[in-house]
Amino acid sequence: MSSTHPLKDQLALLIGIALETVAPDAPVSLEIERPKNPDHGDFSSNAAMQLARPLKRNPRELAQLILTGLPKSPLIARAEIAGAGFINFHLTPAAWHGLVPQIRAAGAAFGRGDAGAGHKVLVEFVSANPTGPLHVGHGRQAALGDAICNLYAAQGWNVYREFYYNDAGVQIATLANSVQARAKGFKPGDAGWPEAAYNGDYIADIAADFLAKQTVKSDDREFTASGNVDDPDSIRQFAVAYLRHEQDLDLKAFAVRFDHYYLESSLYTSGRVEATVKRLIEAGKTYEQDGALWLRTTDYGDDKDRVMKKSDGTYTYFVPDVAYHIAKWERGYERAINIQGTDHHGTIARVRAGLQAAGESLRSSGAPTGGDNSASALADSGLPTFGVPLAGAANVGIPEGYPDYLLHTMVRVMRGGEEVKISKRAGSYVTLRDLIEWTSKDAVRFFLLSRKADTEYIFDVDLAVARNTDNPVYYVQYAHARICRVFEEWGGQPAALDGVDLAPLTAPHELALMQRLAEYPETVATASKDLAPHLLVHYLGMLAGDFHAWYNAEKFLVDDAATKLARLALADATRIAIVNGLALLGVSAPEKM
RNA sequence: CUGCCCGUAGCUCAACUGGAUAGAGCACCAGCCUUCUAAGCUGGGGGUUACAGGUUCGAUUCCUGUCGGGCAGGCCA
Repeated sequence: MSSTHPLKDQLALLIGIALETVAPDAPVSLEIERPKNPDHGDFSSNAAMQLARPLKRNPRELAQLILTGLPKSPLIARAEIAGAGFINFHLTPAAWHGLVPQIRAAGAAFGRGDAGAGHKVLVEFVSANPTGPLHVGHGRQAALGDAICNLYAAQGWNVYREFYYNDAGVQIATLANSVQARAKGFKPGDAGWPEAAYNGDYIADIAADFLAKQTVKSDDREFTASGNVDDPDSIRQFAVAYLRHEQDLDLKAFAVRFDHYYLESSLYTSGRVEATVKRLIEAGKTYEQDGALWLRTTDYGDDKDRVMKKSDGTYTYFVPDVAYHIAKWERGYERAINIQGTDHHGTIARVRAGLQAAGESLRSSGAPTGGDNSASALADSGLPTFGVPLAGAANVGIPEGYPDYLLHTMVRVMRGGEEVKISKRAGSYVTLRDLIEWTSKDAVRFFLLSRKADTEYIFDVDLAVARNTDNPVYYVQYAHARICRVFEEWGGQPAALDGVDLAPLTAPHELALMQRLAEYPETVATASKDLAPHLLVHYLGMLAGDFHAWYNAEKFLVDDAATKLARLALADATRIAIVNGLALLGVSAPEKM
């Protein structure tokens, strides 16, 4: 039973008591559903249908037995059997009213859970190499990554945000060459302009600042240019620091921050790459062919073996990737979530195969595998079956599914009825900063999170700036602003609503709103478990819709004091859910619009 | 050719992970301001869940196949 729905949980308890007498030994997974058809009550249970087969009895008869054994409760107005053997529960208004003080007392904590129990999770996202401005795809990743971090933190996980990049590879060499050519006065298209080069205007900006011997400071580095166009090392380091700083500005405009920037080059300097290769060889999972060293990834489900070490002695990209993920595990992150574009899906099998193969070396050499005991302790806590990392020791026990990947598809941008493909600054793509400047941080975040990660998304710039109901982010924020306006007009303090009698809340819109509010914690829990922030976006849209409908049907500040106070209390609970939900998405909740 | 992902209203997406009559928003049509923000609300039409089988009390959901779309498949990252 993983529900976090306050009323479902209470019903499940009652049904559990009834089942004790009906079928003490038959294991039933108690799923309480919310029927689509209101005639079927507020909640329904299919427990009788589940029991019918093992007990070899008629489900409707079993349902009757469960009903008979059901303890009396003030929550239940009536319970009845329907269909093939559903038990439908109609709740009392008081059952719903009970939620409002709960929500108001929880405040910012409403919707938080403790499923993570303080365990460590590392979320890696954006991870753009510093070769140019961040594009809209990085924006989708930043929005997804940050929202998932927030969701996990809200479920009690100890969350670490990491940005992984390479400051020394082929792409960086191309960057340095491009800046050097610019600094020497060449332009794209000139004779003497490098064949492989970045052509965006930002290259000229970097070159100008390099010649001016500027100092640039990013979140993870600082460098002063030598100004010497024949000093490739200085050019490279300056360009990297400059673009990292540019990315910092983009991310700040997007309100995304990282705990750490991890350099691919550090995996070489620390010896982790060499150690990983050694481990894979010891595991007996490698072989030499055509002068190269191969890894038998096919032993772990890959469709062909992969080259680790090229005949020129250098490593292919996935070797440092494996080393990096061993390091994540050894740093104590029993869960790792990587957010990347779908074009990277080929790396998943390789990295996981590498991690499993590396584990073999310790297993086969008889190294201690002390993870077992602690792993079962973890299993008892109800978490997925992760082993426990041993600080600085074996990686034996890295689960097969480590790390988790969330892959997202491309974003296309529409403006004025046409697709926008080119940004002047970047040269070849639309940048995240373009999008934020054309619209707003809130709109970009909300829009990019509004679809499942693996469906292609078309970002409509005109819609994102629209100030009407067509624009989903305004629709939600507007609901919040309306509530704030009502409280301003009322003039009292929310605290004055503590303990008010909620019995006047009987209108259909009020009931519907309370039912929706009850679903909030469950929505947050599912969105985090499934790495699916779009579920929360949709929920907030429906919550706002329920509120707007109520607002239009009933006036809050009526003469009857009891009705007024009860409605204000419900409006306050709604406000809390909207604020909390938007905060998880990284979207603000303005009090005036 | 092979692997992974996807296919739901004209469009963009849901469907509580196997539940009852598949739901919203756009768009279209018809209504609602002497009122706390009409930046809003109410009602209406619109579906063989790509197709064909299978599993069972029950399938948009799970399995197999076909068709269509995306991505990947290099000693590239």
